[in-house]
Amino acid sequence: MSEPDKYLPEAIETKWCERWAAERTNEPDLDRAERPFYNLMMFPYPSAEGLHVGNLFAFTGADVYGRFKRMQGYQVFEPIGFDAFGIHSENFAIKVGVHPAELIPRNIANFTRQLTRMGGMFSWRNVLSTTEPSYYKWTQWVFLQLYKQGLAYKKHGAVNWCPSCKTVLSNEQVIAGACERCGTVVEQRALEQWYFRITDYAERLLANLDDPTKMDWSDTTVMAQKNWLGRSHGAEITFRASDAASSGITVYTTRPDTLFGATFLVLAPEHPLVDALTTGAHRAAVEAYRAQAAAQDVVTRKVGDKEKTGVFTGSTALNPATGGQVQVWIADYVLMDYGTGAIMAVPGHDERDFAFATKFGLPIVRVIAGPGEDAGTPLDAAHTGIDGGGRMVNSREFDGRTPMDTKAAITSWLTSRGTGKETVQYRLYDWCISRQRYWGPPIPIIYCDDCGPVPVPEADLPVVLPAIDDFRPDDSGVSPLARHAEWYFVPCPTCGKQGRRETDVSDTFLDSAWYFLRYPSSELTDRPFDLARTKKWLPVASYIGGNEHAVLHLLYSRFITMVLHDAGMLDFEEPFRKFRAHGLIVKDGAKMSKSRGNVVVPDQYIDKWGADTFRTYLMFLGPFQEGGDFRDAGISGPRRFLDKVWELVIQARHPDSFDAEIRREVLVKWHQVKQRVAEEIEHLRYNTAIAALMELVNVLRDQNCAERTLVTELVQMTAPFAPHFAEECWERLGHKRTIFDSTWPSFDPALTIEDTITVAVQVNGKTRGSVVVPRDSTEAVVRTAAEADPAVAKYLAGEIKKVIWVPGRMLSFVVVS
RNA sequence: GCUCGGGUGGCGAAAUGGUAGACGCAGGGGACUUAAAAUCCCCAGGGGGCAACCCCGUCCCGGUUCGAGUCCGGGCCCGAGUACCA
Repeated sequence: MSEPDKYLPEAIETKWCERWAAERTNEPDLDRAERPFYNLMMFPYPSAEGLHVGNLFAFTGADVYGRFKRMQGYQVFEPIGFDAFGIHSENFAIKVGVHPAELIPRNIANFTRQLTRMGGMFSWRNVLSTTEPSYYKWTQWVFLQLYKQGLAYKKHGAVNWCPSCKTVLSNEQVIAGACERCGTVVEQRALEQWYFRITDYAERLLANLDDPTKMDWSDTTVMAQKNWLGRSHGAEITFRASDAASSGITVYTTRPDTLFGATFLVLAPEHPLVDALTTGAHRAAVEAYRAQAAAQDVVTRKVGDKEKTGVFTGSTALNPATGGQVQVWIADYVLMDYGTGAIMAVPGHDERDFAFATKFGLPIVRVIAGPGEDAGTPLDAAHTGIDGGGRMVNSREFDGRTPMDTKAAITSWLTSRGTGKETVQYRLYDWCISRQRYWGPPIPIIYCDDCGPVPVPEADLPVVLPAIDDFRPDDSGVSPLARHAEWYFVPCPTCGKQGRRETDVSDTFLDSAWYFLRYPSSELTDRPFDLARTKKWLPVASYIGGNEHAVLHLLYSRFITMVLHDAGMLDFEEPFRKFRAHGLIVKDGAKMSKSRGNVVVPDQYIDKWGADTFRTYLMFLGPFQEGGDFRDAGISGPRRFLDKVWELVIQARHPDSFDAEIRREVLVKWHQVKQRVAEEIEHLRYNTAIAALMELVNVLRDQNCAERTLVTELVQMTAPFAPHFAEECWERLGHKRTIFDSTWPSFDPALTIEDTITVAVQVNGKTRGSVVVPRDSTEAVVRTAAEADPAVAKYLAGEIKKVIWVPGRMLSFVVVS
């Protein structure tokens, strides 16, 4: 028996998924759209487990926004794709013994099913996967553009190496210095790696973050990027070596003010001057220390809070301020890839230097004295911080000045003497993009004995990743691709002699650093992105994603966009006009992951409650930008809400006379809710938007008011959250075209104002009552009413010293008894 | 350690410096039912009082204000990011 008036989520959702697909409802005309709105969300990595609740939360939140924008009259392009290359897929494939080329399509099919089922407004015509040759052809092309501009280069870089698995490991695969798979202690190996010169762009990447005409981003994300770029302001200072034969040692410091307290120098073990500085008696110890530092894995070397180690080189240098001799040491706490790879150690005012000096018995000099201290007060710990109210001591003519002043003064003093200069440093380092792995786009370079490295001509792209069965990494230190002679040997594009292909593949982050450029042009095979379409749709109007990508993905995308902009291919240099980070959905206080065994799969909930209820529930849980712990406890609430809306739709009727039938109170509530819901959705405060809709529904039911216009607009406002449901209601209300091409309900500001207002009355700051008065009542009217209220009057016994009137809200008496 | 969030009923959460707890879940009481489910109505921060009402209450301590969950200073706890960056 069928019940046509019953809300049956499953049937409705299936019906509308099919209809949207058949009628291409979600595919905007990319060439002719007049009010384009590019609504982007971070494309997923298609794992074998499928979408989890956290993914669904993120996608739903972005989808709600896209649907809302569409109803505001924009042509919304909401594409989706799959970030399917990379070490995750490869490792999983190795583990289960199935080739990634077989595994990934299977996972993508499952993801596609889930994404369709959740009711995302995805333009499936433009779907892409980074593993398709038609996509990575252009990833390789992007590499070549950087290469052409001299922004891609090769140098030796340290990688983690597992001597047991005989393979390169990513930093995430090294747990406490050991291989995550076999537990063997990981070593450092120097391999030739490809790098992108992102450091050239550090300044622009930083400056644009503060330019509201280019970027409107979540504060948390901006902050994370700034920290990552790590701009610091200081000076390079050259210490002359005591031995006239050797040249000076240049250090970088952010604290030139403490120069008088610099009692020794420390060089990174890899520093090129170490050889020249090492004297005979110390050579053996220095060599041993350097060897030991070189053997450490990349992760442990950089992890802080370690016992300090180091050795003396035997040389000394001259402190340019004091003229005194200072010893030159090497230690692994100084990193070659930051600053100049050498520091002046100021143990009195730097914790690390203090620990080092204490351990090795080096002198500690105080140069800043805080309140109640003087030049002779002993230091039992480093006194860091430049603006703690301290004054300079033991610093000759600078004594008595503030460290802040002194920093500038010493810098210019050094500059005038030619022994130093003001500099700016960034913590950012160049992006290592090569991977000695299989599952990625081959880097399009051919090595020729005569011509050197030659880029693959763009006409020859893509360099197809060959389908090989033995894709496991081996102990050679090079990619498995090197074992395939038929692929490896290739004629040199320049001279035609036999050359060899680059066997490294590129980093997954390169795949995702430009995908948003590809979406609008994804069906075009002869260009990476069409100029006209790019001009129409980009930069991205709204990008929503997780803050775990606040740094790498978002920074790399900005960098690639800037490079293409500089090459004259894009007319914007920031790809994402607006970025909002959604919150993280955790389970039992921890991020969902298979290893923790706390992954919540959405399918069971959709089976039981329907996608619309589940979407609404996820958005109602709490603030979208905060996330939270997933529980399914309250899911019946949103379902009951949809049931109530459904009932109103079934009962919807035409009034004889609109104003006569609907009481003023309902009308005001209705307009208030329309105003509020639009505002809340615009700011991604979905939980309160839904709460407002629930209030409206409750009022309509209490007043037994199923007026047709009103119910229709209510349905429209639920549409972003419960799209299938809303379509069905919309159709039942007699509409033919999709609800998402209808216009978002507008409100009348005049009708959001109530006839009467409730004014709180306080006496000496404590609320003692309230009065209900006409909307525009003056202070005098309210005061008279308040004084007549016995609940208030009894507190007004003394002298009324003052009355504070907050129009329309509150009246406060200040009484002295 | 540093940077950024956050601490409000039994629970998820609301609250331009102006009646704290909207909305929802769970709970209690009632209606309908042979019964249950579903649905509907009512109650619901804690304490006191027959009641009208009163007192206390947003992590802790202090401050600004007629008035502080909200602003300022100090502290505690939780979460995220980052990590020897000189």
